[in-house]
Amino acid sequence: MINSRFAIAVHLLALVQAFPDTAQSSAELAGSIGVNAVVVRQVSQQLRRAELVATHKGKAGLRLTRPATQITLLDVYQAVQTEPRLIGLHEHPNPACPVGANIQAALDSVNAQAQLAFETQLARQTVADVTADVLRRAAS
Amino acid sequence: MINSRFAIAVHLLALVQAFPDTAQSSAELAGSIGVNAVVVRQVSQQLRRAELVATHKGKAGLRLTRPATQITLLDVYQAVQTEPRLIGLHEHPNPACPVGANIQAALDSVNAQAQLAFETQLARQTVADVTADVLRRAAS
DNA sequence: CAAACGTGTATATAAGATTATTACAGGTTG
DNA sequence: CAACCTGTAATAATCTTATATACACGTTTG
Repeated sequence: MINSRFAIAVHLLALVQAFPDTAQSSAELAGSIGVNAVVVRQVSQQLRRAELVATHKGKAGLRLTRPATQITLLDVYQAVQTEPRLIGLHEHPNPACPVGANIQAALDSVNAQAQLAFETQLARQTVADVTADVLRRAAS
Repeated sequence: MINSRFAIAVHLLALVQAFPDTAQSSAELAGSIGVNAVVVRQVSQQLRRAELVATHKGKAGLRLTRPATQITLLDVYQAVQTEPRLIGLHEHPNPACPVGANIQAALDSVNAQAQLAFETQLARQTVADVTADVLRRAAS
């Protein structure tokens, strides 16, 4: 399972988009997300390094660097994901066995295809889509 | 990242298919896979419960219950996967916030779509494809 | 300028998941 | 029956993830 930082990042971006005129501090964001404020600041930094948001030291609030309709969930995923592969390998296959010597290369190919399908689907959805979905649910 | 049991299961099945006439004990399989024999027996059990292989208590060796061309990697994935979702959620969003109250439902939808794409791609490949790929690499 | 508040970041710690290892009851085989 | 095997529990070692504490330093406002 992919760790919760992706979910936290999406939640964070939805808050920023939903309340664009309110500078929300990490403590306030943490209150809605339900995690420690330090975690919010760490995720904010990952988003900033990916140039999805701008932050300013000492000042509360994040700003999207481009419209939410142009930030895909793949952008967010790649911003927070440290682990490059989706399917984990076992580490010590026996190189003296013809299967053991080549299974990792074969699994790499399997992973590349499955991961591409996964990421392509994420690229089809934007932060704006998620925010709209959340607000639609909130209204009904 | 998905844990290594899927990779171990695929390795195991490739060994069974590649050497169909040799009854391989869990210790021998463990030698090629590079993990403890108990892990091999645990994965074997998961594959048996999913009815992908037949085993017999006290007797070495696994047998595929159907041709490897009819065992997809999705079958294998679902046999060993205990965690049903691919994208993890954060656990305590604030229900008093309109975003916090609805983010999980929105992320569930995101997960369902991405996971479907991932699983559909796994369903397109079979154990036989992987074994053939491994043996092709071993020959060249 | 000083007090209050904020970010960015390191470090420590706790909690949880994963893997390895040991152990053993009981089936199988020659 | 002796040697080997599976199925399974239990424990321990290891890795990952999340939380908490702390603080240097930027910002704002009276």
